[in-house]
Amino acid sequence: MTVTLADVAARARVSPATVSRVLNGNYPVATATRERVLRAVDDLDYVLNGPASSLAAATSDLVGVLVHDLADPFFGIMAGAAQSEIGGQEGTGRAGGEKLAVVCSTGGSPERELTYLTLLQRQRAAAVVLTGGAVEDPAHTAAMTAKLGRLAAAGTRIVLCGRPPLPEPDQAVAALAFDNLGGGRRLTEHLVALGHRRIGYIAGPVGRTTTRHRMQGHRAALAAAGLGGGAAEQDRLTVHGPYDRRSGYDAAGELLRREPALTAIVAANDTVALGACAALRDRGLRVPEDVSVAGFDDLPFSADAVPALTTVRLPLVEAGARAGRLAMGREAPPPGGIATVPADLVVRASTARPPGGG
Amino acid sequence: MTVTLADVAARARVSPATVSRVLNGNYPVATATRERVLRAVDDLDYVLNGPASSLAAATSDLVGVLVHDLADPFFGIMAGAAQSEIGGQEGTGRAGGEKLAVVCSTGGSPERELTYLTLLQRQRAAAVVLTGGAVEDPAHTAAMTAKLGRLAAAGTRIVLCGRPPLPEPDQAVAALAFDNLGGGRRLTEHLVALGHRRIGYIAGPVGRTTTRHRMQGHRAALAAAGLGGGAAEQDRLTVHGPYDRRSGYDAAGELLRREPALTAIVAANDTVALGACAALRDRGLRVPEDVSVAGFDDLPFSADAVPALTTVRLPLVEAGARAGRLAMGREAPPPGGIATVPADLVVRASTARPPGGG
DNA sequence: TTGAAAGCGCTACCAC
DNA sequence: GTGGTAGCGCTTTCAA
Repeated sequence: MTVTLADVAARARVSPATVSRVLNGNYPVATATRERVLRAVDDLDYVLNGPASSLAAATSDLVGVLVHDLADPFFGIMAGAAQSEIGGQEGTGRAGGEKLAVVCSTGGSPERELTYLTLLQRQRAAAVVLTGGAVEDPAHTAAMTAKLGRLAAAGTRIVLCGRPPLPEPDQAVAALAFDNLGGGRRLTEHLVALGHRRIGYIAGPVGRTTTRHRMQGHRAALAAAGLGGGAAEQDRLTVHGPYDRRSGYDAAGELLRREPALTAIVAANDTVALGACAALRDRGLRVPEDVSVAGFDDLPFSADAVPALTTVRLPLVEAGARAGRLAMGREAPPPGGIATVPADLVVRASTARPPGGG
Repeated sequence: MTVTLADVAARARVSPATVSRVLNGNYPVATATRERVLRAVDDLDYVLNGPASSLAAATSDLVGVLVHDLADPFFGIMAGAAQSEIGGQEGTGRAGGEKLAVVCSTGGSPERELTYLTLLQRQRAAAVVLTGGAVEDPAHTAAMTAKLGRLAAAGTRIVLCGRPPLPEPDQAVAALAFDNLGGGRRLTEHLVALGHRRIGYIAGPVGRTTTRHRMQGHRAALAAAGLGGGAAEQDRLTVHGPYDRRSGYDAAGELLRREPALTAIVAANDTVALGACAALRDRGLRVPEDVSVAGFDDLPFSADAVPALTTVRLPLVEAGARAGRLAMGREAPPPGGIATVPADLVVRASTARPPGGG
């Protein structure tokens, strides 16, 4: 039925071993022989059997890319960049060393994260890229560390992208950590410098590194300006929620209820910021004249949606691409296996001063 | 080194065959035996070898999902919905029948589309979902038809999502086609009904079904209103470009240059519409008071970015999920293998009348 | 209900 | 440079 490597060998009048060598291009093969084999491949329309190949070679050409949410452009952009490094190799075009990137959406669920890792382990994946913040639960962290250790031991390359290094840094794991803390700090410093004193904070979901680091940066900036105000006050001006528009909308309403004299809102990311802006508009408040809004991530549509939005730019494409290259072993790991990706402030309007003057 | 099924069998004091049966749950196994096997699996931390399994069974648990651009939320949303149907099965948790969705970003390149299909064919994928418009090149269409035919013959399920059926409809291929023509027609009918007479059109990339169908709808509406104006005039008010923001920005500028008295612009999709709006703003024109803008796809951020945007809603989540179920064989194919997904008009502001009154 | 054993198609080692 | 061939780890008849 299906054409096998043996069929190709027969037609080319060579041994299966030679066909394999031609296809993999690992060993020297006489030019004439190679051409005969390639012609036979074309004639028979032969397609390599991946599973058989992976079984024999004890490794597959699959590379897993885990994201929290495919529908979120934050992840789409990173995953797309990683994938084009992984799969964009234009090999021989036939059966060359193309890798297949497997993008898996965990929905932010720890269980599914582990499930996908098991699935990838089962497939003997060549590498795994984990994007986005990590869940900060001791049990889950332990499970992840163990699982990643086993993957690494089996020869799978591990790359963390936009996620801090493992608690026990592993030589086999490369980490590209985003400077979420620094970005959060600079964002709030900027608002404080403009004269804002009552700033609400819409945080991401609890128990995530990203959420915690951005919030730490925010609070550090407040503290440095003498605006800390104690734990109770900080919590009063903080609302947690998922990284979506609706969460931002609801949270902004809640913040205004708790503190009607708010002059600025910092959101966990741009999508949340958009929702917050909508909530403000619906209450007849203008952005940024009445209330300034700041976001995070600088997604492509942010500037259109909120021209005055102040935000933080994370180099998603660059980071994703670098993660892809690390996964392919095509770039040297950073010193110590850890690199920090900068998070730069993007100021879109100088008008974002508090209503009373600043 | 690595734990194999034989190791599990030895520890559970059964044959490898029995372990296999327990893991796959296809054959009856005595409860006591099953439990012994499962305990051994846990004790040894056994993970099934996917390639070996796929080789022996002649099918893998991979499902390919092809998209044009992962960074585009249009595809992210569809792919995410498909993936959660495909991989969200919560099997035994151990080695159950979980499928692994492989999201592949082709960048809109016909070659990469074929390359990915070959890669998936090589992996003996259980199913393939093709999303987004098809490239309308006879050679490519023929190549695709042949390739899909071979995949189908090898037992791979094929699902088209947001793409018209193949020229020679194949029983083995299920198609969920978007009503791009109808959506485009209704959009322009709406503008015409408001009194617009000089309407610019920013089309998608040439040679794509989506581009052509949306444009056909637009032109049909113009013709029905007696505003057709001849081929030359239609071409004068049409500019093609990729589905991104920059393209919309540039195209809007070009359209205004060609026809300064434009009162409305219809864009190929919302992202393009956003760019067009930015271009209008930069020229001191207000949307929609001076120029109305219409988009397509109704992405989540569209309303925030352009509150007055008139657009067309495609049920991306529903379509993606349905495609996922079709790929899993968990939903009966539509009659004739073809279903049309509706495209509904979304009107966000009734103020979008032409400046002169209408 | 369980075991024995024959492959699945390919790779890589060892000869020549 | 090329051929022979022994597995890789699993599934699946066929018997028991």
